[in-house]
Amino acid sequence: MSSVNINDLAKQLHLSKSTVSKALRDSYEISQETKKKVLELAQQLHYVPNPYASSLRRKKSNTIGVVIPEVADSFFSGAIKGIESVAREKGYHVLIYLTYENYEREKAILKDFGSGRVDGVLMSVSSETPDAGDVKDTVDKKIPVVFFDRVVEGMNTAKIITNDFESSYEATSHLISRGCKRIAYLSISKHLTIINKRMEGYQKSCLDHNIKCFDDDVVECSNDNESNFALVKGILSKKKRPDGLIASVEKLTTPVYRACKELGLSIPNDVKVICFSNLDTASILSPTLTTIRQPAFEMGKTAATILFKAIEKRNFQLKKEYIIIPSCLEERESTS
Amino acid sequence: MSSVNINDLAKQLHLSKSTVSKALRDSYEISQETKKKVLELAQQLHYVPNPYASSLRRKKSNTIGVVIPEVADSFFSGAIKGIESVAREKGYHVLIYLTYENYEREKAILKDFGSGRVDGVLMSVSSETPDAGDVKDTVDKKIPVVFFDRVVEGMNTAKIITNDFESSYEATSHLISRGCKRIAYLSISKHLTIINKRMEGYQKSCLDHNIKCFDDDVVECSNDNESNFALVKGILSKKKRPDGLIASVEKLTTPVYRACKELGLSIPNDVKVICFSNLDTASILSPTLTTIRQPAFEMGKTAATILFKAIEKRNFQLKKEYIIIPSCLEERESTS
DNA sequence: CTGAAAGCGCTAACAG
DNA sequence: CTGTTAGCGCTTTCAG
Repeated sequence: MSSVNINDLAKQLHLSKSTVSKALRDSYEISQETKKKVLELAQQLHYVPNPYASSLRRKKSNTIGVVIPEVADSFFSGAIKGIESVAREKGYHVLIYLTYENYEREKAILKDFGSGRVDGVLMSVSSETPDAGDVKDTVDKKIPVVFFDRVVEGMNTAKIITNDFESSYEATSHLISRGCKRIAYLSISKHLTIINKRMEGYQKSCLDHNIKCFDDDVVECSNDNESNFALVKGILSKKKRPDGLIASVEKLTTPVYRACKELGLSIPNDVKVICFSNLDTASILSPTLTTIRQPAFEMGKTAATILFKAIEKRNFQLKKEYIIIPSCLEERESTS
Repeated sequence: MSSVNINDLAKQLHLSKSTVSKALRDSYEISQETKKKVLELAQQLHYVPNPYASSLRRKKSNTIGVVIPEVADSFFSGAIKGIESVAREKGYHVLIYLTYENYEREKAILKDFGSGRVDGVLMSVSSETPDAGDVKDTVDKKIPVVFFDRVVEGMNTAKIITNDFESSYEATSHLISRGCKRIAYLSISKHLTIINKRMEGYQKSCLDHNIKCFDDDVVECSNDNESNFALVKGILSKKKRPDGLIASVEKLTTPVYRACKELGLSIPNDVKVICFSNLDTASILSPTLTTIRQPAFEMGKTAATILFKAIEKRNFQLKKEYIIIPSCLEERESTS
């Protein structure tokens, strides 16, 4: 812990704690002279105020919590960058929590936030999180929570999302326009509204274009690469195998490509593939991958900006609102 | 902030604060009965102790700081996972700070850590960080710092690294064994010891195999994708262009592939490429990419484990030591 | 413009 | 086994 504190400064300067405190915070009550002396000594002694003492007194932590399922995903890492950029600007600190899609962990983290550890929360829920329940309880409490990307429906707060339905509709239509007759949708959870929205977009587009969706064309993948690989292989080995594939999350890309390779299926000749992904390497895959790219950085940044609005205004109530930042379809060889 | 505090509990139970406090921490001094009552009420009222009050009193934050240049890099995201896994186990919280290779930011963050905000620091330095100076000052202070991957030489603390020299030597030898006669090394900073170690491994291997390294075969890339792209194109457009390329960091992969594509150069026929990278998609690139894969998760985990050892032992002294976790060469088409 | 005093919520020493 | 007391380092009235 810091060795030099405000008392040390006060003593050395023959001033009172409170004067020093005010000087450090550049209060109008303090003379220029005094301020200067205080600042100089503080610098000289490498004084840094104890944030926890200050938090305790002011009931403000200057810290936000970020709760996400995963970091090794270019959407989330992009969002973190967006969040961090505004947190830094505001002088806030960022606590990060990974849930690994585990609802119990998520609950534990949220419970801890009841302690005043953070002034606000940015959250993208796990795939196991039900729409109601504990999360709702926490959010309805005194601490502002803003959701981004993976939101929970029916919560009275702001949610930053992308146009999941529309972009998925567009992706599906794109596949169809390229000649696909049977398209499979690789889901990852029934709970996640974004994944369901994407699924609905897919289904609607199929319907609109008179393409049949069979029940087993929607496949729920897991969190494990190997079993997803096996799963995808299964789908592509069926008699009436799909000629189009929509992967609802980035991490499904590798299993899909590997499965095709192993089965000797050519992308895009045998199967066309499109993926919800922000991978920088999409453009150098073999073949290059058509993606729906989400505005990760912007979503993180927007979510943080709104959160800080709520934090800074006293008595600010986060309205139930949706902010939609559109994704964009980037066409490449995998659907050509 | 939390509304119910330890006083509320004490009053409702007709006990003293200290009894309640001890009961909550499961002290041997307290009777089972009392503990049970306390725990029950705490649960019922959703009591969560204020961490900052506790920190203030105990001079312990139960928080560590992680300072890294970047999240959107599979090495760092992997390392974060390793770090987070042990922090969670220890009941610690993780503050994350991104420096974006900016030394000034790094200094500011380190200075803030003088406040007692964190009990320890895990750090991978920016590419601008000089070997001596402010970082050294902070580290020599009272708070334990463990470096991982991007370390600073000559600091009296633990450093978790991978075998940069050897793996780079191996990579270079691999290229040579595949017939490369002229190999370029794409660097990213003269300051970073890991990058220099890798360079030395490259140079030594060239020397040992009687391959000439010209001065302009070592190319310092920047932090910007587009200018790196231009730079790589430049190298590959030279009269005597290299037939082998070693990219010292992951983010150089895309520029390299794009440059080859644009110049109509075939990987691996015209140029063989090997990259220090943890990209999951290496195996599905076009062509698949030979990589040197660093043990990101393990390095993060090890660094955190050592840090906690220092934090938990009173009178810790982190010895100056290097822990080396080897990388591994994963051979794929780009060098075939 | 400066200072004295109270207290944020918790823990730890010390009594009982 | 339980309670009293005294702070941790800071900010904030309120008085001068």
